[in-house]
Amino acid sequence: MTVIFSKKCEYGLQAVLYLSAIEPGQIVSSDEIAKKLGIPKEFVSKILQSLTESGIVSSKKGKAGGFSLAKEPGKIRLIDIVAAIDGLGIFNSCVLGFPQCSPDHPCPLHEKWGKLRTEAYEMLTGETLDELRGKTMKKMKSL
Amino acid sequence: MTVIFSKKCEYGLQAVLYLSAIEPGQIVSSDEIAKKLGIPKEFVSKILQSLTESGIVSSKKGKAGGFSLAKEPGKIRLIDIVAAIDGLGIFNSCVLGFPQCSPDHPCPLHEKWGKLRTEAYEMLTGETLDELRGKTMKKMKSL
DNA sequence: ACAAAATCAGATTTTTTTATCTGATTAAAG
DNA sequence: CTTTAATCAGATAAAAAAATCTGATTTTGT
Repeated sequence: MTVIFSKKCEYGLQAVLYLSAIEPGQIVSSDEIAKKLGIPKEFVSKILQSLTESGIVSSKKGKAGGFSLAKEPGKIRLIDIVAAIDGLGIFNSCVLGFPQCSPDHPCPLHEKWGKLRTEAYEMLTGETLDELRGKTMKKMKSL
Repeated sequence: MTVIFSKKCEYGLQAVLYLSAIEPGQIVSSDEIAKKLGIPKEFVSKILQSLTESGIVSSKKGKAGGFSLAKEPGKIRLIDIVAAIDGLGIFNSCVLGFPQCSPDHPCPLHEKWGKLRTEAYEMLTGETLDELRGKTMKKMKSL
């Protein structure tokens, strides 16, 4: 079995989506996020720590502390989160795993896959948390 | 980091592509394949064994034995190889990892991602080894 | 018949990913 | 000032994926 994003990245995306759904100025604990999303608390915590370093979320220590977005949802693109956690390797490496694959030395799937990859990249670049927020809130409720 | 296909699957695709490039009726050893593709011999061997069970390649034991395609290249689709090794989970599961994601309970990316996923699936379903063979030979030479 | 070269089968090792644990630090609240 | 509840940091454990090893079996060729 394979997957597009690592668990870390999936959880990161879920958590940030969750953060985008709360009221601006509010703060939520990793414990709440973990419970609502049904994922390991310490793991969420770790991931959000790394996203803090990346400047995507901000954290407040101590009692009543927690996490929130570091900037306006309209300025955070999905690709930023993916880049911070999984990196952009998936958009640069050969889908068949040929290390030599390149534009002037293409693997048999290079053209066709490249097209899809570009579409995926553009989608993740185009989508900001702001655009997903409405959908997110509606759905989070039922988690 | 993440990846579309597992290493197993990448190697499997590479190996089968290699098999599609040899003369019909010919046989190549896992050793040759491993050397040409620069991947672990025993691993290739294992993968080709499983593809033998799946009916995609056929094997001949003993001295001068080796592997070859089990059917005409025009009848083997890339999706068959992926399905045999990695399974089709990647085409059925939520890209954000929400376990509840479904058509009537979609995650925020459901629509847009679904479109891409369908395109990818159709590409892998449409491409047969026969169609890739020309490109493959040209490229294999330089490995 | 025998030796060589290959697949086959299954166990084992190594590496990476995922998850958990422990303790330190920080800050709010009584 | 003390307690409490949170992040933070780093070590550790568990699970999964990738790679390797060992030996058995099969078949060709001498």
